[in-house]
Amino acid sequence: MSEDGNRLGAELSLRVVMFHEAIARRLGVSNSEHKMLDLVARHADGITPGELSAATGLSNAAVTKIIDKLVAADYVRRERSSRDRRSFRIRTTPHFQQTSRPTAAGLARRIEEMNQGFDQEELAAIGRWITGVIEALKVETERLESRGR
Amino acid sequence: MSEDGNRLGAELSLRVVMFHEAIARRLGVSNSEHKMLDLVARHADGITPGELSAATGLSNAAVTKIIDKLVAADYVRRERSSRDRRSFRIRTTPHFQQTSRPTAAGLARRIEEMNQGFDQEELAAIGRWITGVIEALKVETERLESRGR
DNA sequence: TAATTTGTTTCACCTTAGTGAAATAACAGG
DNA sequence: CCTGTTATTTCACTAAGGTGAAACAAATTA
Repeated sequence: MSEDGNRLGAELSLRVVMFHEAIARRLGVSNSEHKMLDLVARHADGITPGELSAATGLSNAAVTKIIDKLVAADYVRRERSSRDRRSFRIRTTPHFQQTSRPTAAGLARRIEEMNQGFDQEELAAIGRWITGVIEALKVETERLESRGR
Repeated sequence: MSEDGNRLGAELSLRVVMFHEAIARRLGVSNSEHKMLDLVARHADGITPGELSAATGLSNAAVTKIIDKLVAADYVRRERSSRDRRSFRIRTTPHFQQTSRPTAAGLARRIEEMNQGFDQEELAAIGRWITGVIEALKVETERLESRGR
């Protein structure tokens, strides 16, 4: 799956991006708001605005505004950090969890079903593969962002 | 890989989106321009502005402007369609192919390498799985866009 | 060949996303 | 406690991304 794999990967990438956007529209947030939301959601222990701007490359001001909108939508809340009272920990609200789950549920169910067609070894391989791809994406994104080619 | 698979999927999705954005920045185009570029790139035989607005949900005016920018960057060109001379076929330029390949090459190579760790059956399963996921994404995106839940 | 429709672009405009700089408030070190 | 620093927000502003309506030009139909 070499050259062919490349095409598959590109297609997957585009489809993921478009799905991501569709979810955003459904949640009533913009793409950057959704990305931010995703980032927050993946930190169960909360994440600070500063970390968010570092992670996204956006200015602090931009992050503040996005958080404001997410707070207004009741997807996220600010909790003053106990150790540093200048700072906040941003975390998702129950409302977000309840709202976001069903929107992605259709896809989850569909993939679930599809997975029935694979045996245990295959599923294990697929799991390993995805983990590897995530790592690769992380490293390569980093590389593209920072130093030249 | 059920609940766990969900988390993996979310992580994969976010990483893909962020990688996509990193590539866009590298190519010097905006996210929507990049999405459009991707869409064009996947149609070797070219695609019309009308089809592009249908595919993205953007207005014709928006598509025209994005194409203008992509043309200015020499990533894409308009070829008058032979059968309908009002219309164009948009296709990527050699310059795009030369520019875009190396930016994604790092990831491709890395995944290539990773694939060495899988045998033929596993790779085949992974390929089938990806194809299935793409289909699922397509259907679910469609569903989210159009009719309610 | 006139009338209508279709594909795309141009125009004038609005909204949203993002910025840098100043303001606020809490921290860390002497 | 001052002093300087750090985390975040507020403010005033610019630029991007988008829209609908009008304008064109080629295609289709009658």
